[in-house]
Amino acid sequence: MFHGADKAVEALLRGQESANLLKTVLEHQRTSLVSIETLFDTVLDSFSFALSLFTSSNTQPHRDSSQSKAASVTARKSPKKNTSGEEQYSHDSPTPLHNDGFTWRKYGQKNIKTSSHQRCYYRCAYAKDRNCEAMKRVQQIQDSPPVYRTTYVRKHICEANVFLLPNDDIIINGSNMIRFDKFDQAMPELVMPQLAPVEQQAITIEEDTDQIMNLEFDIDEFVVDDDQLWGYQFPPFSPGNFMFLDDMSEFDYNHSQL
DNA sequence: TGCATTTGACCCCC
DNA sequence: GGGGGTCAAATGCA
Repeated sequence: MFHGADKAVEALLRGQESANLLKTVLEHQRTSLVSIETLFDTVLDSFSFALSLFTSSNTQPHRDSSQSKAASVTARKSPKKNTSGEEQYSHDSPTPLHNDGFTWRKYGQKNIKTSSHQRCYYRCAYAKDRNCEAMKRVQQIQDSPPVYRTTYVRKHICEANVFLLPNDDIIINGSNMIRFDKFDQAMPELVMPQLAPVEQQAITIEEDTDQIMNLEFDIDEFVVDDDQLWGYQFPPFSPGNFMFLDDMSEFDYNHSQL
């Protein structure tokens, strides 16, 4: 098992969860505030992310290939404001990652010399309100099949401002960030109606896959906004604090030498 | 009318 | 000077 396999499994489990929900919605011909398209995207994103874990150097989460080659390249990728090697995390998927659990505001779009596709620039919608510096760039990097590269820059602190819980080891502007696994515990069941800790899910699925596949629940329990749901249930690369850059760097650098 | 997006101009680094 | 990133006024939309 390569390092990061547990992350891939978690992503796949979440994809399976979304697929099950999608199945229920379709079977019962019922409407939900969680749109079918959203569920579809989540399934695709889950699989894409899991695949990226398996395919990118076997041991590393997907990073910009040029970034992993040399430190000097990393510095060049952050030409402004931060020349101290600000880290980024890229994720390729067949569809743009719209439902990554955060609310973004587009602030720019540019033609890129080396690409026929435009690059879109987004920053956290709460950039001003909550002083959140998180940004992302989205660019189509391949035509057929279409591949979209989403590059996340800096960390979200907006969610931490909202959901900061007593005894949580969240350090704003520090290495630690929101831990979505703690969100699972903190969120009311209305928001997390059927989401068990990933470890439990894995055990349950191993023991009784049929039971999981035949799970039935009332779709009305999902009376939450898309943003709410996806923010809690499927943040980008949400297992634990996986998406956050300090942890990613640890993940990347420590194990690329193994 | 307020908010989000678009887009041209400007800034900064290489 | 070129290219990528950001700013901010203009525009669109609900």
